[in-house]
Amino acid sequence: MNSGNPLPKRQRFSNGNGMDQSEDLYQHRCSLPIYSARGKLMRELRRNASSIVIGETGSGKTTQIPQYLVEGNMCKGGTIACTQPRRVAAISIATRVAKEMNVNLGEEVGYCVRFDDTTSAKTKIKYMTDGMLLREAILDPKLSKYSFVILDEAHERTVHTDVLFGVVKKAQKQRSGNEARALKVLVMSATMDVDHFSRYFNNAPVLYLQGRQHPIQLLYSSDSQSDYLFAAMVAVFQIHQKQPAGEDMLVFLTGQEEIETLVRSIKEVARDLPSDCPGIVVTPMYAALPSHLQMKVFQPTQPGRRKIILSTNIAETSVTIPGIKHVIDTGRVKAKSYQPGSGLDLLKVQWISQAQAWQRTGRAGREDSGTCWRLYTENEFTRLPANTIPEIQRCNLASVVLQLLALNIRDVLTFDFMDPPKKESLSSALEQLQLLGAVDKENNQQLTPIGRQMSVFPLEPRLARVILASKQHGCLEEILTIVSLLSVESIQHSPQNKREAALAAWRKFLSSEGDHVTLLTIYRAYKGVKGNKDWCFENFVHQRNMRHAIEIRAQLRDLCVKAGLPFMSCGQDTTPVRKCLVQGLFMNSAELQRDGTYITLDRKQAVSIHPSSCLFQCKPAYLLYNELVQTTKCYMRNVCVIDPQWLYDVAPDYFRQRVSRNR
DNA sequence: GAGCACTGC
Repeated sequence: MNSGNPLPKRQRFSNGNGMDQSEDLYQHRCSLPIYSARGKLMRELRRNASSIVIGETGSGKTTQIPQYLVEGNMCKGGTIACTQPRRVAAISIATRVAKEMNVNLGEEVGYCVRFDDTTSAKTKIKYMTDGMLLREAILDPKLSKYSFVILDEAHERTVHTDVLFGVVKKAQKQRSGNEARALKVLVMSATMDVDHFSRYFNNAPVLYLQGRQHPIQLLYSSDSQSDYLFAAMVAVFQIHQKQPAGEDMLVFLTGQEEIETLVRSIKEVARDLPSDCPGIVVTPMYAALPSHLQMKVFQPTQPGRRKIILSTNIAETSVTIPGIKHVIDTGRVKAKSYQPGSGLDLLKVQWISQAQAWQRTGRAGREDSGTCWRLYTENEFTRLPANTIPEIQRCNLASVVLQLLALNIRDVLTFDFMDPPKKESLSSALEQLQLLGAVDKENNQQLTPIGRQMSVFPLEPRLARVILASKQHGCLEEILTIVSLLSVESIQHSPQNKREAALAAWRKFLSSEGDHVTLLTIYRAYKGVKGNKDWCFENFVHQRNMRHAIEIRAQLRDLCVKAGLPFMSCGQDTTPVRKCLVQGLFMNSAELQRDGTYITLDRKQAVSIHPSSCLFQCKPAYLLYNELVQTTKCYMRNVCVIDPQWLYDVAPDYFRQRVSRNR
């Protein structure tokens, strides 16, 4: 089968303990499914400017292809970039490949993710997040240091990967005149919808790689289920009573609350099971779960017991749990949808796509054969959409458009997207950028000096604008803190059963000026005790998220130094801080009505203060909010008290007709 | 008057 030359062996054999790891690693590399296709693969990659590789899980494509390219001397002095949607993937794959190549991480092989860059001048293979390569492209749109760009996990269609498709295609075209400087592109995906990828990349050839997946028995529900939670519960116990102990189960559900409820119910029912039934260990799994509790899903179960994992879609791609024998798929997912018309974010439970269903099914056959129980009928399955709608078609595009303009891609409305978002989405993004002063009023395709400065920050444009505003208000220190805290998940931790205690503990931090100032107060208190762990526990402050925010703050601080922004503090007077917020968020303002309700100033939408806000029971006349979320009502999240005059000051034209005069 | 899928720069 393999018509290529054998893999070159590495020469260093001893690791100092007298153990020889490299021979084992060499054997492992030769045993991967991709090894037999190596010769053909290399010929195709040599011949074509762009190629598509479809590889099933376990084919070894991500670890091996970059090594083959180096061994085949195909990078011509340039670097190979291999992008991943997730940080952990980039880090762990780079670590693995460095071992296989018997080099130190950061030498020939390295990774580059936010806050952590291990690459050096020697690096030939660089694993990185897709967002990181996109950032690099803003500084160098031709991606000149790379001879090869591999876009891995392309089927996930993250916003970053989707923008990179177009960026890489353009760079390739610009560099095509010069053979020595040519850019090769490889798109790697697990999807079967390959024609779409191929057509986009000028009919690039498609190469198929076999994987190592075990057979999975597929079972559908015979009747449509009206209550998928109840159906999941029934399925769990049916399987539990019929299948041998030790065969672990993975149940896909939609959210934290649902998972915690079912964990309790399963435990209750399990108490009344006959004594000859195997014991049950129920484990929840979702992103917001503290990491030490997440680790529980990886602990092996005692003999004679069965582990049942109840998970969100985090177990679809981000977390791989070993030893799963049975997958129970409710066919539902909680997903955010964005309506460009109303600017509203909607988080709702919806049906999954067929591609997602297959991804879930695959989780049952990683190590051995398995079973997938679909809690919906075969007919229902065939009616599901084949693929998940790419994220770029269902998110706010303000950041994307700002990035494209920073890449000197002028006409964003005709940018070569693989699946273009709605014109309406793109133009409402441009409109927002215009309101922020990031693009020229007459010529929307021209970035202003402010817009150029904004594009440097890894933030949504509104928050980048808030940072720049601090220059004239002299409060960069406070603004950096607030923006960083707004960029992470809540630093306030409220466990279900201790909500009262948490509220009592936070009382001392509360500000009558709103959530932003409250966040600032908590941060200052945290710094005051130097991040003391016990203090965090007593005050219900989420330490992991706080540390993350501090990391972000440091990065933003560096960028501010480079941008020449003056570092100043406004001390105890928070007026300058709130004026900065108005500069970036003035289009998110609401006015109190005579009847005690709020309406937004831009679309006259009825809104309420979110229950998590420190102003929940207050009625300030004018408010600024960070975002609107639609649940049982339309809620403003993270609100700040403002003076309406400030709105006029920053955007007189915008507000002239908007604030009602009959208050 | 009550709530939070998942990534990433």
